Amino acid sequence: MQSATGVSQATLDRLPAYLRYLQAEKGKGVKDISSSVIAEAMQLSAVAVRKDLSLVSSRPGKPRIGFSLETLISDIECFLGYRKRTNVVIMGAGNLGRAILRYEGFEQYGLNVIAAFDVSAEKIGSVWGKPIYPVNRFDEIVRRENVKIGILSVPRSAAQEACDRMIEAGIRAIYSLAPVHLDVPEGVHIKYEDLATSLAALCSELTASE
Amino acid sequence: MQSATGVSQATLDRLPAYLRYLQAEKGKGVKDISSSVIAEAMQLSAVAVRKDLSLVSSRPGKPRIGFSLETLISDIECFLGYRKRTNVVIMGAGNLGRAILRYEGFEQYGLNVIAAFDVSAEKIGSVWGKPIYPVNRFDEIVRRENVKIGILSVPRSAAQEACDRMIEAGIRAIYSLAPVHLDVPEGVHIKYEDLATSLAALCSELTASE
DNA sequence: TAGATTGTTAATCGATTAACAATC
DNA sequence: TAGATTGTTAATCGATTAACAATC
Repeated sequence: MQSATGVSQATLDRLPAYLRYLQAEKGKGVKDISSSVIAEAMQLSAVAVRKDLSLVSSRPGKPRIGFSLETLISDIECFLGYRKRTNVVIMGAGNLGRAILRYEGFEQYGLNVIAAFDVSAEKIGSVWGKPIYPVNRFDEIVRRENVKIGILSVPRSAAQEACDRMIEAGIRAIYSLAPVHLDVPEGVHIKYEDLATSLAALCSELTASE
Repeated sequence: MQSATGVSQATLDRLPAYLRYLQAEKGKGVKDISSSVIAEAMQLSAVAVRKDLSLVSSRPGKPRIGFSLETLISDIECFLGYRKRTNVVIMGAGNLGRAILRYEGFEQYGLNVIAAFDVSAEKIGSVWGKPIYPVNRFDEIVRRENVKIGILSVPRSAAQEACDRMIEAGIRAIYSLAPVHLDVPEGVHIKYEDLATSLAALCSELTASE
């Protein structure tokens, strides 16, 4: 699925990496940066960097100077939608779910985690000011707040059922941390985030390089 | 970086997704499966599926029958290195670090999390039988166990220092859950896993599709 | 001016798709 | 046999890279 803007998926995948790097440079007090410096640091070609940036930058880079770091950061953030607030909920308040509920870095990306839900009565309460509700209130709250995006972090055995329940309540995109395939109706977006798989991929990359 | 096997990165990225899907089908009692069924379920083309599978499958698919699910699962697992045991350590035993330490799904991918490390004295101890050591024992234990891969889950402000320390101790690949750019020497593999960024990407995908 | 850097146009490269013969 | 499915070869498509004119 490609965004209507004509920006390729490959570029879309690189934009957060630019942002991460540019923010680090900003922290060092850098004001302007050239495509070749970015390319060197990120192991890309300078032309690729310019092409990517030209797609999202509100102002062209200046010959002999490069790009304004501040403008670039702002442009990428806008482009990626980080300036727009979006409410999300968490299904499952186990270890991982609660760790996410506690995590404060979401705001920087425009994400507002409003609550978590769990079947277990002993999990009900709150974590750092964020409420954990019983799962039977999921539908009510999600509909009331008009939430369209949910994080799924329940045990693998409960994943499909929880997923169905989320979709039932109007969730249109699921970010699943459960390492199992989920059947979802057409039109519902699903993204699997499997830490173990990603880590294993890094392992075999390391093995292959030696 | 492409593996020496001549399998493209695109294919490498799809293999874990095949595995996830095939395991779900296996759970339903399916014995054989055709490329077109896989393609349909995973929103790919049947030819692409056959091309991917032909690269890793030890036995060709049979006309009119398809592929043996069991053989396929086994072949993909072998190819991705899940049958090979690899030791990993965790730097940082905060909420996320401890959640990972507790997580039991790593073994399925050949990953053996041997310990976590933390600067905070109150974190020292163990979680579900896995030890949490003070960070000053990092070097000693990592060298003794010859660990080459580490998970970084410390606060953003401590990330670069912790990263340096890991590399110092002989770690060659870092899976970073800290959402900051890290400077690493050439030859050290780094993979950023930023849950907030991935979730934000899903949000904008959803927005773009509506 | 000379030189560093930009953005663009054309060439290359690699991945996906289409077409089709082979097989059970 | 007929039909479903495979694997392969050729064509298409898209992304990356190379070459270069424009600019401060």
